[in-house]
Amino acid sequence: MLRINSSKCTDLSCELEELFKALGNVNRLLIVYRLASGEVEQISVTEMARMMGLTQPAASQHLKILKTARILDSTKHGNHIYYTFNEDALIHHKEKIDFLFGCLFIKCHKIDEKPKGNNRLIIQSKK
Amino acid sequence: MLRINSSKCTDLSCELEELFKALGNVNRLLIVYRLASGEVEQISVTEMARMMGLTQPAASQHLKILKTARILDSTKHGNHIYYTFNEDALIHHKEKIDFLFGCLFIKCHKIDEKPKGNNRLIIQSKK
DNA sequence: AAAGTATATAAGCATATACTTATATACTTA
DNA sequence: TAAGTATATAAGTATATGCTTATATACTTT
Repeated sequence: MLRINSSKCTDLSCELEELFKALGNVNRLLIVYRLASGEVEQISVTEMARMMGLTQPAASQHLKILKTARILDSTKHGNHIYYTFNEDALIHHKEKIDFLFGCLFIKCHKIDEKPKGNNRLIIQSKK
Repeated sequence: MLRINSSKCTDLSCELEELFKALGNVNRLLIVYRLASGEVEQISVTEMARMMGLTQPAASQHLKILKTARILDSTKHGNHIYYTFNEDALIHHKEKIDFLFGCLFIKCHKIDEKPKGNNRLIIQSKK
């Protein structure tokens, strides 16, 4: 089973890698949480930058990574770009994480919980 | 609220950061999954290196990161070190992830699911 | 005791990451 | 139209990451 072009990676391990990489930065975690905790459904780059105490390009960079990982999505209104959650994709992300931990817990015999869905991690060598 | 020394970081965002960083590498994901899928409860560094097609130092490095993140744990038998899952910590890790996604889904109004537990992400500026 | 095996770590190197300042582009307002 | 605002991106820089080869240390076997 060959590795597919990484920009169109279809195997679960690569999807999880991208997701965990995106969330593996405290500023991006805080961005996500603050958006979840705020009074608004969506937020612009400059508002997020100010809220986080980051420069505009830093905020833009982080938001782009979160969008690429399909944690966030964006809509354009005039010269404003608003970021909000990618609701459908987040459900899929959670399912993948649940599946992974399901596998781990079976091994630990701690929780008698079957992996959900029919996803399978594609096992392949990196080389 | 001050940032605590990062090696003794007690706030949730830093714990999640470390966890996601550890899993945000495809080789480490595969290490975890292969350990979960194998016939054995534990595996030595050289076995894992061979299984993954990595050099011994690379495997050791990855296993160390997974141990530090409390995904794996290790026991020493003679000159062998065996790695296996850190069962108790994994449950805690999953709870933290469930909490985070619970916060996100409330915002999305997709799933009427309360965040579990009384963990709260500590909101603070990085600077 | 010498040789063999397992492992963590050091050091080196290429690349990635996360920040900065600068700037081009798109849009809005005066 | 000119000026102002929002944003993504370029380029630069310091640091982190993930690999390599080399090696010291701990243990086992001969």
